[in-house]
Amino acid sequence: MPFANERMSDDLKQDDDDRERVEGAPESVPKAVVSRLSLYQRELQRLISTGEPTVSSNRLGQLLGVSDAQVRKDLAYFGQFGHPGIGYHCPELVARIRKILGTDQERRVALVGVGNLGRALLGYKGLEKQGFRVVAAFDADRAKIGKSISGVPIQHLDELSDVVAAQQIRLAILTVPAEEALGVADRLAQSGIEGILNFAPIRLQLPPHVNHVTVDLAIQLEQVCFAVVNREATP
Amino acid sequence: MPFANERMSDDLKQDDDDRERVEGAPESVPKAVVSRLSLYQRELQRLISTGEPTVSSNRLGQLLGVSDAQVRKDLAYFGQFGHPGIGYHCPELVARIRKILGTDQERRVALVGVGNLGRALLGYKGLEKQGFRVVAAFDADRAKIGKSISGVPIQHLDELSDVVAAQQIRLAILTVPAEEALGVADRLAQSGIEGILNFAPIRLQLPPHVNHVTVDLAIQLEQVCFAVVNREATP
DNA sequence: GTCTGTGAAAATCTTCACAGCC
DNA sequence: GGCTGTGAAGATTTTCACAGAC
Repeated sequence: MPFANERMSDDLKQDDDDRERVEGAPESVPKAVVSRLSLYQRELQRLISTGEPTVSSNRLGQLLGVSDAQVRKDLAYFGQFGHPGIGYHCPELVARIRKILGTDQERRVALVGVGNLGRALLGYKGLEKQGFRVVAAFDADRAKIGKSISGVPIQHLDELSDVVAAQQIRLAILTVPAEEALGVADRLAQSGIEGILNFAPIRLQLPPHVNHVTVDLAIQLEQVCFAVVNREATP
Repeated sequence: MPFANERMSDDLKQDDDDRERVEGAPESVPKAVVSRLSLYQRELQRLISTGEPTVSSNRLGQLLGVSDAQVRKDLAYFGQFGHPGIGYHCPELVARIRKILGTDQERRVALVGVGNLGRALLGYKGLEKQGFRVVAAFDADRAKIGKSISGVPIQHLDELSDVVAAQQIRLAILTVPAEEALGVADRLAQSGIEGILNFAPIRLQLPPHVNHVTVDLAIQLEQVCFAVVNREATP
C-alpha cells in the first residue's frame, strides 16, 4: 500500500451467488484488488496507444509484475470480461474497469489546503488524465483567496459547503497541516463530501459514510529506507 | 496498499530461531508490518509530546485502528521491547523502531525532477521531521540550474553521480514525468543510489540491489472513488 | 489485577491446475 | 495450438487465547 495507510471496509459476507455479476457492487473486494485494477487500466491505455487490440492475462501480468492467475482472479470479482483463446479486448476492458472504479465519468474534486503540496497537486496532470478534475481550491488564509492556480480559483474555507453543494462535488483532497487536518476533515464531512484523499500524517476519524485513504509520504520513504538498510532485493 | 504499488522482496526462509533477536535483519518481514512500524513510531512521538511515559499495545492500537495482538506481533518480528504488566516505554520504543527503519541517523536524500511535485517535496517539512534531509536536487532543464528551492541547490542531472558519491547519498525521490522516469531511474541506479521513492505512474525496472516504492497519486484517488461509488463504509 | 509474547486457529489472499471454449 | 474462468490447494497474515512476568 502505498504504503499508505488506508482504512476501508471489507465486509465479510460470503458471496455464494454464481449468477453472472451483471453490474455494480460485488459484495466484498480486497482493496489490493482494486489497487491492481487501477494498474491494469493504466497499462491497458498504454497498450491501446501502441495499437494493441487485445492482451492476454499472461502478458498484462508480465508487464506489471503480477501473475496471470492473479489478473484473471482480480477481474473475476467483477464479471467475465475475457474471450477464451483470444484474451481481453483492450478498449473494452478499459471501459469496464473505469466503470467499476467510477472514473467512466469525470469526477469533480475539491482541494483543501493550498500550501506547497496543494499547489503542486493543482498543477498535476496525472489526476485529470485519469478522469478527475479539481474544480475548486480552499484555504483559510485570506491572503491566498481570489487568486487562481492552474486555472482553479482559491476560495475561503467558509465557502466550502456552498461550493460543494452547487457543484455537486463528492471527492476532496486534503493537504492542510497535520494540526488542522482533523478539524477540516470534519468540515468536509459536514459539507457532504463522500471521499477524502488525505495527505496529513494523522489518522482521520470520520463518520462511517465518508471514505478516506491516507497517503503519508514520510512513511513511504521510510519503507524504502528500511529495505535499503536491511539489504532487501527488489525481485 | 496505499495504494501504492510496491514491489519489495519477501524471502521465504522460515525463521525457527528462538533466541532473542539482538539486532539487525530479521529474515523476512511483511511490508505491511514495516508500514505499521512507521505509524507506531509517529503515534509514540505524539504520546511522548503529551508526556505519556508508557503505552500498552491495546491503547496504541486503539489510537491507530489496529488490534492489540497486531501491535504485539508486529513488534515481535524484531525482538522483545515490552514490559509485562506495564506496556512499552515510549522513548525506548521510538528509538528501537527508528533503528529498525534506519531513521535513527539523518538520511541524506537526492530529489530528481524539479517540477510541480518536486518543488512541493523540497518544501515539505514532514520528511525532515522523520529524519530525512533532501540535500540535492537535479533537473535536466538548464533554466532551473543554479537556483535554490527551500535552501536546496538545483544542479544538472549530469552532476548526479559526482554529488551522490561526494555526499554519500543512498536514497532518491523521483519526480520526473512518466516518459523520462525509466531513463532517469537507470541513471540513479548507476550513480549508486540504493533506494528510490518513485512518483511516476510507471513500473520501474531496476537491478535487484536497488529498492523502490512507487506512489501513484491517481491510483490513490481512484481507490477513494471506488469506495464512494460502491458505497463502502469506513469502520 | 495488568500486560507482554507466542503457539494455535481462523481468515484472507495467491497460486495451481484443469475443464471448457476458440 | 492459445486462452479464460474457477474450484481446490497452498501460503500468508490476522486474530484468538493463554502462560508467564510484574
